[in-house]
Amino acid sequence: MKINKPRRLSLVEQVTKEIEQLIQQGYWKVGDKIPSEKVLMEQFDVSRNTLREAVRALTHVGLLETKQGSGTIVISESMFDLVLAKQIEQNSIAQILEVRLAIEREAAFLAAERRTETELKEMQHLIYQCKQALENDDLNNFMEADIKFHQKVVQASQNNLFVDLYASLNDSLQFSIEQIMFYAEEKVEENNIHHELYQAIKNQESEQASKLVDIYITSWKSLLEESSCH
Amino acid sequence: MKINKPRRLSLVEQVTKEIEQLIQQGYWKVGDKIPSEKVLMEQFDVSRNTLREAVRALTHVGLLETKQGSGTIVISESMFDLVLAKQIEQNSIAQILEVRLAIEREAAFLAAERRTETELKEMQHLIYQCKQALENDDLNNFMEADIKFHQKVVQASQNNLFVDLYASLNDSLQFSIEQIMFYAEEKVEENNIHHELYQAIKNQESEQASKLVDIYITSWKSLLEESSCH
DNA sequence: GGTCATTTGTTCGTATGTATA
DNA sequence: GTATACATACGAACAAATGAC
Repeated sequence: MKINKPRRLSLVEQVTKEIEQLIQQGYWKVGDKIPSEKVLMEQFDVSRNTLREAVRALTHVGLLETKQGSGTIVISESMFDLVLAKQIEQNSIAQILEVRLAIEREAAFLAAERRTETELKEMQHLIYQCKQALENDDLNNFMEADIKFHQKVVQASQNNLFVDLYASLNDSLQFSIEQIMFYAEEKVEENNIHHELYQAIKNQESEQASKLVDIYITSWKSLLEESSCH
Repeated sequence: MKINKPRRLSLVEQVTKEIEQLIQQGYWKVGDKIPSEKVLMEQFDVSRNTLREAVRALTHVGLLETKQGSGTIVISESMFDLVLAKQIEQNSIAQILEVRLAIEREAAFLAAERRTETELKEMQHLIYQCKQALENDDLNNFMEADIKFHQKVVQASQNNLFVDLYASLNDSLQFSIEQIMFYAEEKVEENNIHHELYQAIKNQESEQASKLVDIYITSWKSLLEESSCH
């Protein structure tokens, strides 16, 4: 889909884009209060109405939130997450897991071909964190490291689209994974898959990496089905 | 008990939401021209500036397009396509193909398990259309039927998220596929994959369906690499 | 509790440019 | 060319919410 854009950007569009970039570049971070309309008017050298329309556009898509008498704060740094999350909400957990499997399996395959030494070291460290959290029976820390490990695998595919899609899916899945974890007793087996997957990626065994992810997510899926029977 | 402030929706937000709903409910369809600002001002009982801010918010996200001296037309009914397309634009064709492979392969696997009789018949018809288009050397019709066939396969997975993601990816890929097609001489081979894939899905051979999609897209990918060398 | 400056919300008016009929 | 309708931008005014003193 190619969007027509022969005309030059309007003032509002320019300001909107600039603010969007300032947010994405981290100049204004999530939770921050951005300057008042008065200050921004001078900074961008536009009228109040022009500035307000730009801010309004960004509040509508969910990047900003305005509070009368108080100010305007940043509530998200990318529209992609928001829209995808909204779309994902309409689907069942089982369907999301199917998409997650599709993405993570292919990403693991590519990661085995393209991973860097740095990424391998980071994976190893995350596996260690998982192990330690398990020994301390600290489920929260385990889940955090677990998710980070899988994100690292996807990142090692060197494909930004995989990374973005996977991140958005994961956000939506996280709460549901907690539920599933409740029924999961065989945590050690999970940890073994971590190490096996790491070995496959390290040794550049693409097919093996794919297969391991398949096993990993299929086990989640069956856990989900069991838990829904109760 | 502290009750959250019932932050009432601003006038602009109300109007924005109403227009958005009218579009999504199909009251105003894609391509339609919506009433003039004057009419809408009366209909929603708001000032011109308020209405304009609402329209502006929707043009910014890409649902509406305003044309000077003419009016405002609806150009899309969901933000999802637009945002995803924007995200995809930032990635290379090779990366998009990798995501497409991930989605279509898994979808084919599931389609083999879940396809309905109706979907099988529709696939058969689309294969016939592809064949006919090839005999008439009609590339445009071939591509149209080809895309529809693969969409039908994804649809047969009975997973809406796959369908949505695949549709958005396809829109972005379509123009690039045309380029690749230019270098593709072995069209007959393509058609054979159609029929083989259909047979696998019909006979519920999931693994075989996956494998065929893999072969299919890998061949696209190598064509792409060849063409980029010229 | 009340006052007051600040900040955003809402509306109107004006001016100029541009595309369409 | 003219008239109409929309696009774009600026300025001003008052309302309403907030926070600090």
